[in-house]
Amino acid sequence: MTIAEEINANFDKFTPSERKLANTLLANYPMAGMETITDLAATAGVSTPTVMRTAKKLGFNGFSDMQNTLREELKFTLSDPTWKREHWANNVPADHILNLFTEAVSSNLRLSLKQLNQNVFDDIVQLLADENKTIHLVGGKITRVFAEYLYTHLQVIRKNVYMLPTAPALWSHHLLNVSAGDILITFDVRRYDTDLQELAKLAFSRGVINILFTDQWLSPIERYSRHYIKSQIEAPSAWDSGVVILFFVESIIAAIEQTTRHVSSSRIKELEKIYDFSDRSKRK
Amino acid sequence: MTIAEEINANFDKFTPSERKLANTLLANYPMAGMETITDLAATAGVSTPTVMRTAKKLGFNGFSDMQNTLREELKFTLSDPTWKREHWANNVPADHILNLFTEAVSSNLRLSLKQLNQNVFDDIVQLLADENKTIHLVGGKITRVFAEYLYTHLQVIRKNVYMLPTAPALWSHHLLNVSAGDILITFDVRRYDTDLQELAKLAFSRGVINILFTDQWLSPIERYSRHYIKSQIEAPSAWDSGVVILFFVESIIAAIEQTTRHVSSSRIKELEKIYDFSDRSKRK
DNA sequence: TCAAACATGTAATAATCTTTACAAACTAAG
DNA sequence: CTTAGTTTGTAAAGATTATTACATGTTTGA
Repeated sequence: MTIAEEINANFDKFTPSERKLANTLLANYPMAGMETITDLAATAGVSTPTVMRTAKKLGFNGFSDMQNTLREELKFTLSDPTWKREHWANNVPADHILNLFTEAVSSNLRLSLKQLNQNVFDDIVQLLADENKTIHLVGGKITRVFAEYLYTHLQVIRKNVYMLPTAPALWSHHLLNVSAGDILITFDVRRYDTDLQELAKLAFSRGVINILFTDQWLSPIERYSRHYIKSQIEAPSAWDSGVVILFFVESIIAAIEQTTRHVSSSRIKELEKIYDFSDRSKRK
Repeated sequence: MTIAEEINANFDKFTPSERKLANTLLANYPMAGMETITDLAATAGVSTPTVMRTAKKLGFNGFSDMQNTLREELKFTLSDPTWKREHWANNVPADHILNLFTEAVSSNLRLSLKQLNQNVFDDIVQLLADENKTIHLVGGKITRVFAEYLYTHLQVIRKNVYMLPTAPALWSHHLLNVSAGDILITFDVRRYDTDLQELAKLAFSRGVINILFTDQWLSPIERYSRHYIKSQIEAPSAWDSGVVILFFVESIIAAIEQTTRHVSSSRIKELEKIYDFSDRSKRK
């Protein structure tokens, strides 16, 4: 029950001065209550003790107590993520690329989330968290960096993670190291790569579990995949946006880390020693 | 001009403690500033005088003065109610990592956009669109992929773009190819890389224009940079989120493409021929 | 390596605010 | 018209908060 509701419920128990105060508070709720007791009293045209008594009548220990509650209330209201959604970038014209891009990305993310099946996500996380399964990663010309990003993080969390070389010509060689039950994570978005497709097909025929990151039009590799994650990638640009793809990659990393915390935390410490990762991290 | 904007405009003039405070304030804006100076200081993990000094640096007579202004601002903002609810992922529990991550990323994006100065963005775009300026790119262990992503796209749009090798040991060699007036784009987030810092410093002393992509705590490279773009990177994870960084990278790519369309479109066609980029893209 | 400049916290002081005690003013009942 | 009960404000005490002075620690550049 908010303070405003509380005031209304008790309004008839108030004395004339208290009603003056209550009206002032409600008229400019809740900001009127953010001022000092003196200012609020002055605004309402009553004395400070009247404010004090009203606060106590409402069940608070005093004005400070009421103000704190009021502040928490306001904080909660403002924390609504959709609150100032409308005002994106500051002082930037609505047709500036920054605003257009923000709109696009925001809508891409929303749509992609709506289309994602939670079980698929959780399944993928479980598969990747299993250290008995060897993981191989590969990506297309543009999407390769997402594979690398996932690779870099997975390597910290667990063992048996391998990145395929950049040049497609070398992939067949690498396939010799891949055995049934392994996982192949592929990134493929429109302008789908035929080399990638052949690789996935071959891997599939050898009993490899394919996991695919693709776009809303689905790479043909989908046919050979156990699971795929579909991201909206349209942007007001000559190129597509990989923001949502990265979002899912990071979410998966976080989820894996969550399920394997006991294992990975010691591993991280070890790695930090090796890489001299943390020595200058104290400054934060 | 709001206090949030004022803070952003002066962010690089702040000392480390002041930045801690500024980030706290911006992260929970403006409610963090509604508490007492003591509480705010405690939340930010700094001392009360630091809050005092920051308020004065922003041009106020003291904390009270700033708080009053903040309250007026909030009063004004609250008079414009644009709040409605929105749901994220479908049928997914609120505490599922997907929802947590979405919340974080969404808030990161919002905050980062608020803190970005449009002129800085436009300046960077103009610099990178100038084909007479040679561009070099480099990144840290994790952020290297963003440099590569930008590299891949810039290469399509324009000439004279180079990626520095992965190993820091080779950077000094590469510096021989760098001359005054060139642009060095660096990606550096917390656990700031000392090798990167030395590189940027050296480049700066040779007259290179440094452009920095960093996080809310600002890499020390900021001192040597003509411009920097600050992204919020906090995530409910053992690792940071690069989503906002990628967002800015893509926005810049789109903006450059927009300003150089006449030049780049022919270049793209040429490249597509070379790379056999488009032949299978018809299926869309 | 050292000195100067800078950054930052501790602690005392000043200012302000909240709370309480009390008295004046008002109201209602006999 | 008086008196008990109620309402309300004044003013002082008490508590909290903001501000400042100063000392210590840290960085920077010669």
